[in-house]
Amino acid sequence: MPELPEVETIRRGLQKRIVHKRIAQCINYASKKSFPNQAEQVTAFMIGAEVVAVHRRAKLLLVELSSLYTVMIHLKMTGQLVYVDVAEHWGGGHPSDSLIHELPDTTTRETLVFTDGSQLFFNDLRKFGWMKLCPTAELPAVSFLQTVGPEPLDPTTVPGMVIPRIRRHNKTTIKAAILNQSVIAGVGNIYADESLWMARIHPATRVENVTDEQIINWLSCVKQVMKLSIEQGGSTDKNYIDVDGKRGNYLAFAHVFRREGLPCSRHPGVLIEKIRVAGRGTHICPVCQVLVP
DNA sequence: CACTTGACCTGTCCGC
DNA sequence: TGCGGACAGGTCAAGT
Repeated sequence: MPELPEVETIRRGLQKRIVHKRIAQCINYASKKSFPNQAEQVTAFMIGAEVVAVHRRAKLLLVELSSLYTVMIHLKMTGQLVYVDVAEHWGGGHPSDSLIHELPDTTTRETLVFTDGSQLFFNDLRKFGWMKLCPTAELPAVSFLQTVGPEPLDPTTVPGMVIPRIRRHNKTTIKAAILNQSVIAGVGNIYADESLWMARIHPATRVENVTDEQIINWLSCVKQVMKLSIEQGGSTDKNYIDVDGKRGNYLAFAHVFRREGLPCSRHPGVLIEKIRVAGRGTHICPVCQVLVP
C-alpha cells in the first residue's frame, strides 16, 4: 500500500530511469481505470512525447511530458510501476534482490514502451489505481491537488499550519484526522500507526482531547518516521516494490505496524495489540498509548 | 459542513 | 480438499 515514502521512492527511481526518454507506444491490457476514456489524448499527447520530470504531491505521481501534458498516476493499494531496461531484454537479468518475473503479467494494466526499447509496466492486482492525462497548465485546477494538505517533509510545513487543519476535525479521532489527505498529505495506515506510537498518542483519542504540544510532537515524529522509511526504500508489507523491483526495508524498523503479539520496544514486557480505529486495523502499545476518551 | 460507512477489487488466510 | 467469509486499505460517493 504505497504511502508517501513508497511513492517518493518510486518517484526517485522514475526520475533516474525515464527522464529524457521518448514514449514510442502505450499498450493497454484492460482499459478499466488506466486512462479511462482518454484513448485519443493518449495517442495525441503521449506517443512521441519526452519525459521532462517526475514530481510527487501526496501519494500522487506526476510525470511531466514535453507535450505540455502530465500523466497523473495513483497507485492506491496494489499499484506498481516497474521499469525494465533494454539490457534485461538482452539477457542482462535482474538484480538478485529483484522480485521481477516475466512482465507483462496478469496484473499489468498498461505498458509504456520508450524509443530505446526500455519499458515501464503499470501493474495493479486490485485495479483500484489509475492513470490520467491532464494538461500541465490545468493541474492547479485538479480538485485533489486543490484540497490536499501540506507535505509533511517540506521544511516549510510547521506546526502552525498543521494544528488548525487537525482542529477542523475536532469530533473525530486523531487517527481519522491524520489519514485525511486534506489535513496533511501522504499519511496512510502504516505511518499513522508508527507516528502515533512514537508520539505516545492513542489513535482513538478524539482530536479535542489532543493538546497542541502533542500535535507539535506528532508532526516531528511523522517527519522522522517518513524520513527513515524513505532511506530504507519504503515499507513492503505484501505487494510494494520500487521501480527496480526491490522491496522496501522499513518494516524492519517498525515499532507497531504488523507487530501484534510482539513486545513493545519501549516496554519489553508489554505486547503490541491490534484494534480497530477509523475503520482500519490499528496497532498500539497499550502502555505507551493510553486512551484519553 | 462534519463525520461514518460502503463500494471498488482480488489474493490470502481462517474455520468448518 | 474445498468452500465461504472476513480481511487487507486509498479515496470517493453516498448516507447520517
